[in-house]
Amino acid sequence: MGEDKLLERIRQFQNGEDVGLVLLDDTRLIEMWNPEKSLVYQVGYIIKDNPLFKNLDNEKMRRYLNLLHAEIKEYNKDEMLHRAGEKMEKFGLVLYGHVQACCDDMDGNRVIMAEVGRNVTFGESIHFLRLEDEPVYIEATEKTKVLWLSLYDVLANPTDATNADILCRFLSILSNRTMTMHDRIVLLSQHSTREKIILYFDILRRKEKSDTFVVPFSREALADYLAVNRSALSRELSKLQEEGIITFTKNRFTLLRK
Amino acid sequence: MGEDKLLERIRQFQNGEDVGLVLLDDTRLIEMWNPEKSLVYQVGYIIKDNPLFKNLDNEKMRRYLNLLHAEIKEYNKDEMLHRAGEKMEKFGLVLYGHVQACCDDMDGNRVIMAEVGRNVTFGESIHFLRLEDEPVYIEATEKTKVLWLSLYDVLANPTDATNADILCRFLSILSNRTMTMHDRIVLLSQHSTREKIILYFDILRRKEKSDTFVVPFSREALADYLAVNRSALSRELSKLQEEGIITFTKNRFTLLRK
DNA sequence: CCTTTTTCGTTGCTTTTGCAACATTTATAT
DNA sequence: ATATAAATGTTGCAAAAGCAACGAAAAAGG
Repeated sequence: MGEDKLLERIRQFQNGEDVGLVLLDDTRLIEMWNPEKSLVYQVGYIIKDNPLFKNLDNEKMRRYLNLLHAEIKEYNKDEMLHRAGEKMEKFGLVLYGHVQACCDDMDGNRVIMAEVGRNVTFGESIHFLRLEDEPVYIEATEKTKVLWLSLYDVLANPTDATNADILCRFLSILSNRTMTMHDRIVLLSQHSTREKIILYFDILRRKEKSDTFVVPFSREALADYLAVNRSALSRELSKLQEEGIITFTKNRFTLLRK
Repeated sequence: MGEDKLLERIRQFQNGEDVGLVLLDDTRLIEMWNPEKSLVYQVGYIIKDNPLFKNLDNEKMRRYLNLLHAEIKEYNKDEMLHRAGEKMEKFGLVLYGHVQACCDDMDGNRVIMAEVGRNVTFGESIHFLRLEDEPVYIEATEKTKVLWLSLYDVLANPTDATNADILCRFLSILSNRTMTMHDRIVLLSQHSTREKIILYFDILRRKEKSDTFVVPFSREALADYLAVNRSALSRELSKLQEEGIITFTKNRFTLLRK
């Protein structure tokens, strides 16, 4: 395979297309996926930026993925990754696509616990605590590929140097998770629909480092995420646009001023 | 010291009174607090039930507290334990009393991130991640005693058997923390004041395993916690009482039916 | 014990939100 | 391409929540 085609594939992969790729070093592919091999090393390029795998050479990456019983699965839009009440044998890392972790409250309303995009993990706590009967279910909101990882072997022997390192990385993931949940609590603590919208857009702006960003929700899902009525959300978005505070077409929004 | 007086002291201590106590085994004191000793082993009885110290004999408890640089401080009502923007050199564990972790949002409204009672930790993530410039501040809402612990030495040598054990325990704390934050998100996702009240009371009922429970907030703080207007909260509480769904005097509430 | 301050409940009024129904646009399937 | 379904925007009306002001009750301070 020529150098050009190789780089083209990397580009495609970065754009979220599934090109059946494999462990990479910083600039190029070093190994193609071989379906004969039982272990799946498809996705080194992306996860090199994940706190769980940061600053690992390829040899170590291999070892880590082995220890974590890495396994890749692909899901279609609206497909369930995990059902309420089931045990989470592994936790997930989104390679491309988006998933939502939801649960239904007492009145049957859907609560979106988390919206998970590329290179972000989910289900760590439920996996770690080996919880069953949790009301959380997880579904793909578009075509999605997930790297599934198990911590159980690592936990069984935590004094091993590699395992200890993995645990520290996992700890760091969990700590960061509580920080994003903090943000979510502040968001939901806003009293008006308008304040929730503005704060959420501000979070997206900081995340994307741009005044223009794509909201990863349908209007209905966004309403659920902000815990407001869908039509009230639509009304407020229209008002905000009238007042020249935001503009949007489809899910691409721009924050003009605050 | 006689057996009876000993047990009386244990009872007092369990009731939240500060009687200058110390490392205990399951049924009795085994060592009184000696202010001459530099290390503070005042509180074995309570923290024996904390996931961080569960199932440790006294010798191990000593070692763990040493490794974590345990230190005890006492605070009066309304005293600040930690100011926004400061580094958290240690994370805390409430021995008795209550603290609140708060931050102010864009509009200057106070958001209560967490309400922390006896034998519950706080500030783990900010401590672990060594974050500075976090907007969270922590204050005591009554007379409170806190055990401060540092993870830094433990993290410096994670392959040591004891340290690895501590890390796993810490991991378990963090995992459980994300679960309680889940509950908080579901709570804040309720659309009406009434739904928020009922769900919160239901959470307290399950926690206390009793239809009667004490709400650890003033009315104003409870309104902040539920992200509703204070007078709207008062109005709704009165309505719920009229309708025979709850009764209350001061902060002691009873859930009569749902 | 009395005074001062804070907390809590109440109420009228205004604004916001929820709800439901419908129109319009966009996406999906055949 | 066309039909069908789904998502989104719009609007009137009813319900709920926010706001502000006030008085009663409770707590704090001397």
